[in-house]
Amino acid sequence: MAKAAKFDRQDVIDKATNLYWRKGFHATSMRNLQDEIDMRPGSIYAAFGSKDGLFKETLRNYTQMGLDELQRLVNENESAVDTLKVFIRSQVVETQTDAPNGICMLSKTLSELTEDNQDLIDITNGHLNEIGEKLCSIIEWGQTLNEIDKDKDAKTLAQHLQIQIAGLRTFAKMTTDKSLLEEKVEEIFNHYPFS
Amino acid sequence: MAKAAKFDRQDVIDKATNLYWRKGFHATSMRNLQDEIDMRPGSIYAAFGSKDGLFKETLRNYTQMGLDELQRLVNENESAVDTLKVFIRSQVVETQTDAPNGICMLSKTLSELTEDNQDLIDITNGHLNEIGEKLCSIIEWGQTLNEIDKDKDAKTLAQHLQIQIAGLRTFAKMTTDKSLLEEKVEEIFNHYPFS
DNA sequence: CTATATTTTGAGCGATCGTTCAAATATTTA
DNA sequence: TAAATATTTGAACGATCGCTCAAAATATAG
Repeated sequence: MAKAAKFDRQDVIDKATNLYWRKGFHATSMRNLQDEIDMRPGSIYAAFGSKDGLFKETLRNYTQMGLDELQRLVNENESAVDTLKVFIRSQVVETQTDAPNGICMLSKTLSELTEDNQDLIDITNGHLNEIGEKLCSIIEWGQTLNEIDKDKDAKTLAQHLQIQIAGLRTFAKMTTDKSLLEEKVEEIFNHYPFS
Repeated sequence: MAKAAKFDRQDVIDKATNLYWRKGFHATSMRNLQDEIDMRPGSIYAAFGSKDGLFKETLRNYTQMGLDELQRLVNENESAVDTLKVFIRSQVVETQTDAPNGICMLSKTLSELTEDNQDLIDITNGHLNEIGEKLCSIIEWGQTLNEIDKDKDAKTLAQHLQIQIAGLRTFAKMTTDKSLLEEKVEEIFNHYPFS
């Protein structure tokens, strides 16, 4: 036995997630990260291997936060549509001001990176698909509750939601009007393909 | 009188636009630009002032291309809805593979930048609003043609379109299925708020 | 306390960043 | 052709990039 690492790994990953989410992969330097997580380069590289390696951990962390929030909302709500509505409101309206970045970290990453980092793109797409599958399962739950038309394809509806979320989070960069965003979230479920 | 500049300014801006659009502001280095546009640093700085200055010119160029394409489609079509549909299809489906980047350069810029470049953010938002106003005018044209419900607010409909475009272009990074994208573009106009 | 095992530190590597500017080159006018 | 007025060139600046590694610090086992 010998010395155990002093730093709190989850705390470090959380802080790195917030910085990467806010500034993006390229604009975040290792020195920025050193300051943010209060570790010296040697420790960071011993723990995470590289800038890419740490980024991959933050992508996973970010995705897990979303999946966990979805599961929490499923547990707390008796309505699938309410669950989805609350989730989308938090993703679109609350993150506009209360998160490191209004844009989804995964969308932002897909938008930023090129084939020079194909591995990161592939990982990011995998994570977006995971979230899509979770949304899909909630939609299927709504179908069993008769809140959502059983004739509709759940996967297609989940795609629709992810498109609306991405569109609205981009739109949230163009306006400061939160009530307008609220309205547009509400409208998703008041019209086709949900009503 | 004296020596006139040899380079074709519009050609240089076009090439710079493509590179910035593909790689983003931060990941595009001045040396990348030097190679792409075949100019030496001194000439670039004499002509454009700085990396930011050249980027601003490319943002304007990109926006003007969009506005010009919209006007061209207006001239060529007798239907406002067809005009919008063709435009959105080109923005969502064709750019997925045939453009430097599937994501709108303006959305990508808003997604990438932080308050460290607030001036670029403001300019980008201004340009997105210009495009929104152009879409709005086409929607109003469609209302006079009785293609679009006159009771609907044209500006709100234009916002809806920009949200759908942003959402679909993000979704286009998650799938390679062009016919799926085509479907989803078509659906925009087959349902609320357009039908 | 000593020996062992592991982590932490931070100076510094070579590469690249955005940018500058004196010198070289090219074009026009007289 | 000579003088005047531009543009073009590219070496090089200081700063920062991602990253390495020998040395110092620290915790545990015996």
